[in-house]
Amino acid sequence: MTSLKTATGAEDVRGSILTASIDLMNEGGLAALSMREVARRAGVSHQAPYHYFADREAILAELVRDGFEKLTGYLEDSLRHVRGYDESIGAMGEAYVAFALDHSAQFRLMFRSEMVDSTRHPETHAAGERTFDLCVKIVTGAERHDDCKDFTPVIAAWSTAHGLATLFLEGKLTHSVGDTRAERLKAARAVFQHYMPRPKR
Amino acid sequence: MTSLKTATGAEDVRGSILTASIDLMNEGGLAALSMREVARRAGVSHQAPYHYFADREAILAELVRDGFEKLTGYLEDSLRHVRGYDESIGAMGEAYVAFALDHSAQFRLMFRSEMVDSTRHPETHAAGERTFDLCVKIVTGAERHDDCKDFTPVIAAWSTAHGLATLFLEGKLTHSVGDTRAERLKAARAVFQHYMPRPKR
DNA sequence: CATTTGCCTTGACAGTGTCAAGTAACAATG
DNA sequence: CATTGTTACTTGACACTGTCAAGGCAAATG
Repeated sequence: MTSLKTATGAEDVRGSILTASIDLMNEGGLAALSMREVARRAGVSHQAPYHYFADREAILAELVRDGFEKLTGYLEDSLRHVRGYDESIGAMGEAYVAFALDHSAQFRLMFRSEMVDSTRHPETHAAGERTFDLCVKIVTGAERHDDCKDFTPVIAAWSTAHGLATLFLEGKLTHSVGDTRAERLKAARAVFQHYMPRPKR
Repeated sequence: MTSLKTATGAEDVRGSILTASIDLMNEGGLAALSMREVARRAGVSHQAPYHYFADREAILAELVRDGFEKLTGYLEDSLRHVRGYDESIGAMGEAYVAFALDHSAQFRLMFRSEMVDSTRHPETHAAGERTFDLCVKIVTGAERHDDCKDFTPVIAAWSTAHGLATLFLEGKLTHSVGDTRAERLKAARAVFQHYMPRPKR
């Protein structure tokens, strides 16, 4: 179920490296995520991670992949008790923001292409594609993004959700909203209710 | 006119430190922006910057301030040859994205609160406030953000523009848009034309 | 003339990511 | 059984980073 395999035996060290990475990220943000501190946490030497990962970026790519899978989970869950287009879009926007608030460091990492170039990490890239496909499906009804003709409504919805999430995390909306999770999700819902992207017919 | 004072004489070193910082940022992104490389570029010792700035963050804060002033300039210019609410919103969105594309590293820096905590740098914070006030004015007509009752339309417009800019920069819209400046600005305009935030009356 | 101040330099320290080499355990092969 | 190779690490070193500490040196000030 969990997306980061923490198998026993041979994969033990690899698993503890990844869990240590996530813990560090959650505790002290991206700045706290150093290879050597990860190794210390995992109880191995500072070079052990390089046996499983080519470099720092490879570890980060794994965290990004995990992040996209979590995000997809958030989006899918939000659609479970929802009917109709308007409710779906609203739920999706709220779920996107909720994920960003709940996993802020990981969310930031997912959208820092200078740190992780997804095209160089196929599985990470694929996880991102799956999330994107889900968004396309919710907004336009197309099953895959290849079947979608006009991306404008998808871009509009995604941009709004992403901008909202980012501005919350970076503390740029403190005038207008307040900083509790509940207030922020309420504001997100309000935005999506008023400015619902809708595919042109 | 330029917002980074590069005065002569005593302020010479301070000025060259800042211009070196901007150059490095534009050439190699935020990763290339190290204190020591900046000092090397400015032709001074690695500790000289500390005479003018408390720490690395203080230099970055200055770059953020400069960025917000540039952004305000972009927004103001875009309003110059525009009439009516719809055109203003569209122009603002396009200008916001244009700024992000033209000064990508600086734009990223402006929205990395972990790197620069604006509240600890009054002038930087004030510059950000001025940009925000301009957005509020365009969207709601209120002169300052204190006079604004419902921020929802402002948040919606800003989030959309910011999300769009961010997703472009991080290469997440390559399926849908293409990577030239012209294509991206066209897409931005399309989004804003279709999903125009409009204050509720 | 003596002292302070402004402006900058050199030196050092702990931390980083990563290349290079070494080591101990174990499997495969002659 | 002896040898070889592979796996899973460890230890050591290097260049680089931001920043603290101390010093130098010219101009201004008393």
